[in-house]
Amino acid sequence: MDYNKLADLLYPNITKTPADYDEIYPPRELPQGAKVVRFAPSPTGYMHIGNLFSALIDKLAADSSNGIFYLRIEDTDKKREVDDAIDHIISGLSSYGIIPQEGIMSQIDEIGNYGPYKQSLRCEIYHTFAKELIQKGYAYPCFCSEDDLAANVEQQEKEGVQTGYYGKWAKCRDLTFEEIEEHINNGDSFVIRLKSQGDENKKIIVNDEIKGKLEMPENTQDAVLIKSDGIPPYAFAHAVDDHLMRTTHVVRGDEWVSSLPTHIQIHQYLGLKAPKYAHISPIMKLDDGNKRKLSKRKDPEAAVAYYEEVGYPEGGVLEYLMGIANSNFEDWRRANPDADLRSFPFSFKKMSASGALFDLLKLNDVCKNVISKMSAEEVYDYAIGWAEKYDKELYTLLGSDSDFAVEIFKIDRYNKKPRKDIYAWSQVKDYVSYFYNEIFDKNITFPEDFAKEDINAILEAYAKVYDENHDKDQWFETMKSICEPLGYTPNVKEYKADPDKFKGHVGDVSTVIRVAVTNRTNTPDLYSILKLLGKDEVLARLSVRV
RNA sequence: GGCCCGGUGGUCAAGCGGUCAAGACACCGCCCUUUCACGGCGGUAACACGAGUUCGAUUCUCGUCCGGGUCACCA
Repeated sequence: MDYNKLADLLYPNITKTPADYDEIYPPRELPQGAKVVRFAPSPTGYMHIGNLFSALIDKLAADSSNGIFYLRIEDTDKKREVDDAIDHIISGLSSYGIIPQEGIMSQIDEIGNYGPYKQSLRCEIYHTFAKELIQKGYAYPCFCSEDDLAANVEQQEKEGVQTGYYGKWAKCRDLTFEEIEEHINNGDSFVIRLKSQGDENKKIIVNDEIKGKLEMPENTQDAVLIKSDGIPPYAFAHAVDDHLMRTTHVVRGDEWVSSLPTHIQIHQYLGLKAPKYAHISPIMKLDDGNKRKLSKRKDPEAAVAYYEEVGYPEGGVLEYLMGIANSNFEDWRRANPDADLRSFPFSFKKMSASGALFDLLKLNDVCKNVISKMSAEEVYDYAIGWAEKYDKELYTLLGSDSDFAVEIFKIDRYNKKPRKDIYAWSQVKDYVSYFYNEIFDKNITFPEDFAKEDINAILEAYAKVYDENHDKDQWFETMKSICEPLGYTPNVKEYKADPDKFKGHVGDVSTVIRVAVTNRTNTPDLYSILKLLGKDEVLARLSVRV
């Protein structure tokens, strides 16, 4: 068979060669060791936490090597494509500060010399490379219908052999030129398949940046290179694009390792050197005692959007993800509390080869720390920004008097060790609730270990001595002064020495007051709360009786 | 099922031939403290199992078991 003639029959309009594209997209001039990485999502309108994770890794790899991080859109499956997906991806990334230097910048813009960065715009390029493969006898057209394929599989299952399109099952492999020409003249649709010369008994070896040495059988399947709509599936687009865009490191989920033999083979037939691969483990979740990948369908926390809805600070999510990426990150962070993430010495080698369980509790802890370091103004800005979108009532409340709201956030925030009460903006409403009568629950419940008479007596006594002009020490003394007449002691040590002698100590007295004023036993500094609330409100709340 | 990958406390994980097997989150206790937190100190808790190799295996090899991934004209 004359492969050149076949190639021209299939792609009469392709006149360029791969070599021409090599000239158009020359190797990059980058410093030694610079990594060129890409985040290459498909525009399905859904951003998985794993996507964010992988984009983070990309950025880290590029930044830590003075390399390039670019965004490519893999819109090769028009069935799954969603309209605003690209904007979603870009805004999602940028809210986490993961901003590509090159590639797709918006629905309509892109920057960089290696574009277009949208795969649907690169069909001519793919056809050029496919044509070369045909000329070399490494690819051929296949006219099999879906039914033909299904019949193949059915028969293979019956015989108990490997399913797929390969070897003797690859009917179109041995079509004559005349047969092919007839199909073409009939206008039959076709795909281009790889003519695999692989031997399943031979092994390929890939040194993965994360997983280490990977050994697997050669590919024997005649994978589809160009679909009947003229667009390539992932494997072929990956080989062509990552070569032409001069990607040095392909970072992707480890669900891809099983297709490594095919990818390697395509590079080989194309005469291309494959990039380095870094296959990252998926983020898992514990379900019924079993680990499994976070699922888009079952797990709300799989979606990046979830974290925005709950109001996790982006910085916290990033810090948490960093800890999963490189476990020495936490130590580094302790040593460099204020350093930019980009200065972290990221390493593929330190990434875990197995999947980590997503630990919401740990995320909460990390986010508490992040928020505790923010200024009151920052907390206010973030909280109201979140509220505007997700909680109108809170938005109105916070907005009604911003100075007042900021004062709330100031309480215990500038201590030598700030409090760590909230991990997400959705908790703010509850946190500030007793400062706003509109949402304050006046149905006060006191702890059960207080006798009703004591509660009433404490409140009555305190209302009499309370003076809003007191400074903190005076406020203190006043609180202590009502203890003894009521059978409590102002001295905690004294109480502990002989608990039976007293009903309780000053801490118990203040608990009753705290509960009357805030309806909770756990709050920041009571003195500051009383101050902020103001005399009238404090006295009103002290007037509750049980 | 075939092919890959993995298996250290509840979770994330250091360690990679000799360690009383780090640290973080969670949990418990104590201290500090007007309360609540924060913080400090301490504690409970782990090398899946079985064979090898070795003077010595968590570390190396093999097997078993368990877990995960993948077998599309989807990525």
